[in-house]
Amino acid sequence: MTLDGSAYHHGNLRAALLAEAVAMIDEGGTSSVTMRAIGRRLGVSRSAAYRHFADKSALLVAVAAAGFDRLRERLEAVGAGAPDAAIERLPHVGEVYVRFALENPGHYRLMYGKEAISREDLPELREVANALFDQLVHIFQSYQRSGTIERQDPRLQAYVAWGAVHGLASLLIEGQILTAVDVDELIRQTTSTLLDGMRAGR
Amino acid sequence: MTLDGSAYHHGNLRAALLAEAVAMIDEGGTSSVTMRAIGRRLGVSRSAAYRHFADKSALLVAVAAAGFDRLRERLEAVGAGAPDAAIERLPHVGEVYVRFALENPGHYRLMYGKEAISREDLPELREVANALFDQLVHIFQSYQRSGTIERQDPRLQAYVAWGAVHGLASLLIEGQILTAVDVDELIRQTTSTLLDGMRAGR
DNA sequence: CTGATTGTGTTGACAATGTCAACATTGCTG
DNA sequence: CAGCAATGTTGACATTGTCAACACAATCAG
Repeated sequence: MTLDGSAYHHGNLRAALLAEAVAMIDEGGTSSVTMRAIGRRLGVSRSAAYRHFADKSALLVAVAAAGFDRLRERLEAVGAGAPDAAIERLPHVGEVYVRFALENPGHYRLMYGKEAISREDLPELREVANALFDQLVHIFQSYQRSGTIERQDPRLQAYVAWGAVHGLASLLIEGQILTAVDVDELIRQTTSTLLDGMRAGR
Repeated sequence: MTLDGSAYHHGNLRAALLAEAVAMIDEGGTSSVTMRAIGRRLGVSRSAAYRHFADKSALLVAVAAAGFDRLRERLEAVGAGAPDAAIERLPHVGEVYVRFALENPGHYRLMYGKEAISREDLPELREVANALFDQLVHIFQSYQRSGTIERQDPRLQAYVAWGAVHGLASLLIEGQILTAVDVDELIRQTTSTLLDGMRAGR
């Protein structure tokens, strides 16, 4: 019974908890994730999770961190073959970013929402988020090297772009953008405004 | 005893609940707002609030709506005397917007976080949020009329700007922006990038 | 192989919370 | 003043996060 699928003793419970939490978030939002419900769904008792996470908040932090990691992987895949300084790089990244948020609204909300978490484990979260940020910085550094955009602290540019894309994703998720507007056009408009606004030569 | 300060019978409880909820959010975040705690603080029983709000969610919706209203008032005050098309209009609005978020992080989070709310009363919320959005649209219409920026659907431009400013505020509040960066410079960078990106004549 | 130790899951219990129903009280209105 | 509607209170209940005590599995010392 050691490696049996239903017996979590030793091994796979931690991973199963994370996966199940993500599934529940997609289905009913973070508020539907309950220590007892997640145990029920995994055929495990209510407090089994406490052997793997200090408390509910710690579990959610881990889920949020996994989300940042998944998002980073997708963004990395965007520029796989293309050169770093390709002008379409930013628009593509922006689109993948917003798409991720729209496809996983609950997960995305959790990633950025301190309310459900509020912990000191935030360092862990910040680390994965920073990895994502570094990707953006690299893009702007490449743009600068190729002379596409103004030379300036690339971190500033990256923050501005991150904010713009994250804000757009957030507004879309929360249903603030309703007036018949094409999402793809909105994304394109955002990234092209950013690029034009940073263009070299004023 | 009709207008007595401690006796809420008839009159001021609803307003007092809203004010106290805002205070509690500022002190300990939305999660610290509890039906029982708010009653305790107002010297009223735990379920007194149910005579004024259908449930806790409805109370939070009202608080969030009040937040949008307060923010809108502040933004209106920005351009009080100045002409609509003044170039400094957008930077000023951006600064006031982000400052509001930084000064009332809990309240701001609630305004945009569906997780703590999740209701069908969202129409009420969307209405006040739309009022705020309309202000932005007006600014861009003025810019277009004065020839400062490219002629285009001003709602698109407003959405892009709203997203950028909201995203920046959100990142700041959630502690995602840490590398020694001056907040004021970040705001200026954001608004000037937006304006330059929309400038007429490419 | 046996026994101990550590890791993992379970059960019982408790306090806090949102909410409802039944009740009490206030204030207005005819 | 009588009655009625609005407002506030108390009792009760189910749900939740969490902890302590317990049970069992796996691994390791001898």
